[in-house]
Amino acid sequence: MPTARSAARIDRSSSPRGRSARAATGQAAGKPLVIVESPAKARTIAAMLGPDFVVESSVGHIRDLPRRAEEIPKAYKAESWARLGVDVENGFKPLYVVAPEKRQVVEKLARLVEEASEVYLATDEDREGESIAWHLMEVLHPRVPVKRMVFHEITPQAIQRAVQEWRELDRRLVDAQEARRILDRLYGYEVSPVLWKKVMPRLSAGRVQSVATRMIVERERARMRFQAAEWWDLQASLDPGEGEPRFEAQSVAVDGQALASGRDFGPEGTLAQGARVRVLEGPEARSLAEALVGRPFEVTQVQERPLRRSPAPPFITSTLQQEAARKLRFSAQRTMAVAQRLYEQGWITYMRTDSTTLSDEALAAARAQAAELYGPDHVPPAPRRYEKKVKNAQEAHEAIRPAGERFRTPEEAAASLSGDELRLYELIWKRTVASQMADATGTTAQVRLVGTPEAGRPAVELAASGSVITFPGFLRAYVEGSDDPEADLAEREVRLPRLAVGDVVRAEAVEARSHLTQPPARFTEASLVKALEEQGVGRPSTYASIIATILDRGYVWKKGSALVPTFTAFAVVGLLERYFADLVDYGFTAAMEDDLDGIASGEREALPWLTRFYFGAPKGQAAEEDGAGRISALGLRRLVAEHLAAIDAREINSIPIGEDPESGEPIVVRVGRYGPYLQRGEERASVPEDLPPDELTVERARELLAAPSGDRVLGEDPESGKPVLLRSGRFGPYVQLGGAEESGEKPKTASLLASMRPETLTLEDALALLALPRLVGVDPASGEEIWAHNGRFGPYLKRGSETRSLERDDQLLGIGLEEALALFAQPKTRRGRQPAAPLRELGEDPETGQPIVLRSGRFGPYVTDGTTNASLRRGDDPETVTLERAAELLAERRAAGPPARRSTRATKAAKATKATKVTKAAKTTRAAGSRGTGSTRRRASGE
DNA sequence: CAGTGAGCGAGCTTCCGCTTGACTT
Repeated sequence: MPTARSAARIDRSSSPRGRSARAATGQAAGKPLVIVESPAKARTIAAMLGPDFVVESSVGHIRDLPRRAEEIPKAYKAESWARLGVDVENGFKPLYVVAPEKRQVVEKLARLVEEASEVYLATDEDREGESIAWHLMEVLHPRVPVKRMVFHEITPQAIQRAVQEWRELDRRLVDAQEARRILDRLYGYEVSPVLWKKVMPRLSAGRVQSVATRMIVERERARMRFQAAEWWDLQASLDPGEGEPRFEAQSVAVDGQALASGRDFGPEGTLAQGARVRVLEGPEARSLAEALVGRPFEVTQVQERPLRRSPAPPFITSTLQQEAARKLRFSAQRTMAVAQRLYEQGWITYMRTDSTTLSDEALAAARAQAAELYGPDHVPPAPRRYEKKVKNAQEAHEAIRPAGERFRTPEEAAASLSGDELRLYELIWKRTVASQMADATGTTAQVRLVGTPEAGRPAVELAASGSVITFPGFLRAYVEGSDDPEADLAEREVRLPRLAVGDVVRAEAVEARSHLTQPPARFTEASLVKALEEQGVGRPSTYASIIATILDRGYVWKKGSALVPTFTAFAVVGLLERYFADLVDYGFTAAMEDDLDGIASGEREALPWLTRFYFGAPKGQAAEEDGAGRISALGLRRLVAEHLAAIDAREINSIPIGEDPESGEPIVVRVGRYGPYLQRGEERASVPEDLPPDELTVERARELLAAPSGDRVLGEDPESGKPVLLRSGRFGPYVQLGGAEESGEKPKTASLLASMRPETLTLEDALALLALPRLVGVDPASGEEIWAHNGRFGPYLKRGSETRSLERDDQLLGIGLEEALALFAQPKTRRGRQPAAPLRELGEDPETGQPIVLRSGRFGPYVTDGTTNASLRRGDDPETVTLERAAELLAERRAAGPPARRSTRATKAAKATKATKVTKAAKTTRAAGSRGTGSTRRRASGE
């Protein structure tokens, strides 16, 4: 912290080549070192700067907050805030670490800095880039002059200019980045644990992913609310005569009253209130269609308008992903991977950008190419410049375009590129060239016609529209794709015959067409990226990974290209909306960006901003002043603590589906450990994994409850003739003798053994299971029976009130009396029975002299010296772990102290979890409906 | 989500944004 400002000071007196600095430090003559972010960029710039410069890359950020417990330095492990990586009690000071995979990069840079005459920090000119530059300074602390160098386009002129026009590091921009980073960490690492405790372990929440998930869930909810409605219209094929071609027209009004069409139905699928339209129904439509065939229609109106369309701006990351999805059917990830290869091979400019700006070089190249290929008349007199339209754009780069001062055409590219790369390059090339071409012009025509069936019946008004492009302009190079196929059709050129008011045409054929209103479409990767960008959520470098994250967490799955939310997502979004509404507000990021701009411009400071977010607004200060009302009133920390006590997990994990129309009982989906299941009173049924939530209607739920889909009939019990079913339950798969509907007696059930798989289970296996418990024999000493049971913890023997666990599944069916007696003869402890042989003996601990062995335990492999045990960590391989490593782990474990005295906080949390589980279990067995109160839970967890 | 009896090495999961690695034959 203290060195930040002074280290960032830049020696203005030194010449660009740093001669004076060398003299001052007495260093050998070296070359200036330029550090950029990307290796590919380093290569390009190195070529432009020539041999007098050394150019190297940082490969992105070099330091960050520790990601996992493993990355927290030992010295900080005991700190109360270590888990967050931010000392929230002391000015939100971040703990930065160099990630293991970045060590090599940092070492290399450090070597180069030592040899350099001066250092140019040439990372991107945005918050993140400025921050990377600052971290480089902090980590490398060069003893030679340091200059901040910036450029927004990679052309020889721009680079040369940037070398001359360097500036100082902007600490405020760095502060803004750091504030952003800390807020995201606090949000993610405070809220995710709430989900672990209330919904499922390993889930996550974050400023970006939670909003993305919420959008997808809200869309699904809208689909669930949607009521499909039917409407009809007429399509007439009209013959103008005199050899002119026929044309098509659609009904728009009957008897002077406008007819409803798709767009008159709102998002709920119902007609907007007060809509003055009439819904044409089937019988009337059919009767009209029939009666209109062969009838004359008179042209009542002809409207011609000039048509002008302009090209779309050049690609930025989000639009590239959208168009590659529409036109090439690429996923966001595939698009970015292909673009990365094109960029690295020098075909295109940088692919992670939010700027539509083209460099002068690019403007000239695009215009020259357009003129050459399509003629000078297809290029406007002045270059087109596109205004920034992206919310929170940082605009550190150019738009995505073909690289170089002369674009290589797709034909030229085909010599070296193929497949995905060629296709994406062609897309980028077309879009770039088209963006500098002239508008397309033409005319559109709207024609109205009126005709009547036989006398006494109402008049029917038809409409036809056509459009003619007279000058294609940019359309010759590129047409933007659309998510809406109907809109796409409408874009097509349609020619109408020359018509004038008063002309009469004849209806050759009239068809009555039925339409169903469609629910709002699910998000695709491309439309989600578009929606996120519109809200300013996420950055070009993260769009693809946001989708990967929500897929990975099990919030969303892909059905074709559609993103379908899971019921887990419903539970999580429901929790967040209800208890952390401000955090999942769609405007949260935009408000945050405004604040960060304030920090970057010096209007506000990061510390009070973070304090307010985390600890709440100072007393007396109106909390509603900023967007995050409730958060700022209480502060995130207290909010989380409060909610941990108050949130009823059972309620959060219940998603209401509706009421059973027969019994009036509510039907809910509950998110359980084994996935979602339906519940109606005491009845339960699994929800198929591939069932989209909007298809789980009350009717469908009733069907599933009537015949739980997970069930499989294995066969018939030869003795009783009853069916043997394979089912899935709370404790995993089990078999059942007899159907559930058999009145009165409870059907006999038995869990599968650990070694059995439901997919391959046979009737024989099932019958053997149902025959359990098995009488092994009678103890000759006491006369007591010995039974083999299959229990919660696996197979075991029971003699009176005594039990012994069995080692293997097959003993359950095969163990004899003698062997059983031998087991009972041994004491009950695991050690007494048959201590599993150690996996490996590692040798003697150099510190204590105790032998260390590697064992396999419940939680995986661990090492022990007989008194202290330590689990292997991530990255430790049981096959190859050394004595030294084992001794180190044990020493760490001993240093942490005995379990009772260690981290009171963690222990308390563990106890609380246990207590909660007990209450939960008790609650479940109690009559349904008597929900635990907050005070009960508090007592339980306060224990 | 069915219902069936232990005692015992805990420690970790998670955020958003920058950027590409890759120990061998």
